[in-house]
Amino acid sequence: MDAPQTVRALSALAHEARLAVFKLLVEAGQNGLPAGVIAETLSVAPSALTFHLKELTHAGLLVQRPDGRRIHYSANFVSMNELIAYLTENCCGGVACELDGDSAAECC
Amino acid sequence: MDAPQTVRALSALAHEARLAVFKLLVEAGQNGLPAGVIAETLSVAPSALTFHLKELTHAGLLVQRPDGRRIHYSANFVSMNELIAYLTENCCGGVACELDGDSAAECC
DNA sequence: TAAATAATTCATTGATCCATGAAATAATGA
DNA sequence: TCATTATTTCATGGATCAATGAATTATTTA
Repeated sequence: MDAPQTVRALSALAHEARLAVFKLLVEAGQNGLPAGVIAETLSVAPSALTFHLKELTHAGLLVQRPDGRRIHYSANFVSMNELIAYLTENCCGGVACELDGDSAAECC
Repeated sequence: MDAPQTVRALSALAHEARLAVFKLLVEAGQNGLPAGVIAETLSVAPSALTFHLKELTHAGLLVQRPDGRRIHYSANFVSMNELIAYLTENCCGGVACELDGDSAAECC
């Protein structure tokens, strides 16, 4: 994952409601949840939720799957792992971890 | 790390220049770098850099240390590790990783 | 077909972000 | 002291973000 894509993913997650949506969908697993259930569970207005789901989807963090008149959203674990990998390399790829034993222990 | 603090950290990193600043300071290690060196290295205007450094510092991702008329900024590795830990738990704490062998292999 | 449901789109509005450049503050060196 | 250097502060303006509610589209059920 390159820096611009990382910024897109970070921007998408940098909102209380969207972080809650992603967390909920991670807990929901591969099947995901329909938008209505997400809206009701998190008490987010439908139109607002659509806005946030689009932000997350455009950042590649969610995938959508039509199911009748419902649309199921689920977390894209690959993208999330790539994001975490980028951050981990930014945190531990330098010389910092070798210089600090305590930090290195919890790092990587 | 709780959700609001996670959102603050994500917001701070969700900007091309700030992500570059953090990456640079991770590479610089424990000593960090003075603001002027960061500004010149990344070609960011001094006043703009101050704005971004403040965002990162307020989010707890940087610490500053006066050195004469210079101010050294360095990455707070503890905060970054806490952020990565939160994201890792959000990605792997659910049932998703157990359901998908390939994803689980690269997850956690 | 008609009504109901699920989700999105759209326009509006207020809030926030962020780049810019001038001015201010603080510390160093001649 | 005076000039220089390093950084911050401030005001301005444009751009983007995000909440709201009404209208729209698409699907299902009676």
